[in-house]
Amino acid sequence: MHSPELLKGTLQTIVLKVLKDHGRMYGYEITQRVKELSDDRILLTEGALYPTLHKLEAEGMLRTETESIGKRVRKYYSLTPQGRSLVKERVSEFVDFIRTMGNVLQVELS
Amino acid sequence: MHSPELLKGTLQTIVLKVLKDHGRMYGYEITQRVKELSDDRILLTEGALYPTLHKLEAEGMLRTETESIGKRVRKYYSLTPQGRSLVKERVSEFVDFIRTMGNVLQVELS
DNA sequence: ATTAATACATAAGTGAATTATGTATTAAGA
DNA sequence: TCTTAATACATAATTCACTTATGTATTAAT
Repeated sequence: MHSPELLKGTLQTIVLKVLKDHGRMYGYEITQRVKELSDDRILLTEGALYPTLHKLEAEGMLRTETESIGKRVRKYYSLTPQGRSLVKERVSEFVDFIRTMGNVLQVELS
Repeated sequence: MHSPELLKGTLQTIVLKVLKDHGRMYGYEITQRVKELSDDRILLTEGALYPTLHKLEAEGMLRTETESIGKRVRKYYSLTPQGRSLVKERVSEFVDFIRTMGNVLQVELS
């Protein structure tokens, strides 16, 4: 894990982009996918993830379908058209931020 | 300005690295340098900067010399040897974070 | 003269996160 | 078979790095 401070403000971006790349996913699946993609460096906590999903849904960025797997319930999330726009915005915002930080810190990224 | 959320957790890194690259600087000068390097995208607020400088000084990462310019007082900060180690750590931590985010978001940084 | 820029400092408030807690099902291991 | 770990959701309490607001004072610009 990195200093978790750096992660602040990136949660929505991560969730949205992973949903865009992978399609329909449920909450727990998102945490696992991010853990995998980040090589165990980013571990999303439930206390942050679920409220974020609820918020994005309330804002019309995500829609949900509930599915029953045996007796267990899963809530699948997917992007709405609005959500699709938001991903682009958030990702390019992040890339721009990184570019700026590269200038300020005088480091080569990648 | 970017979404200021992304900036969270980067303040110490920015201050330390700018001090490393430019040497001895005073607070206001740091804000101006960062503003310049970031092409007006990162505007450090005093309410964040000064407490951070005080904290880093208290931890032995920075030392200060006070200088009088006319009737005005400037507090110059510079890195201690400990501070010099911390810069390296913070910057490589940041670079590592960016690399991870690149993987998660599937974007090319640079 | 008045305003903007320079230069410091600190207290109050915010908000996105962590931590803690709760419920429940399913799989694994002793 | 019993217990623990993993799966799967949810929300309340707390934290803490930041923003906003406020304060003092000097110097430059209009």
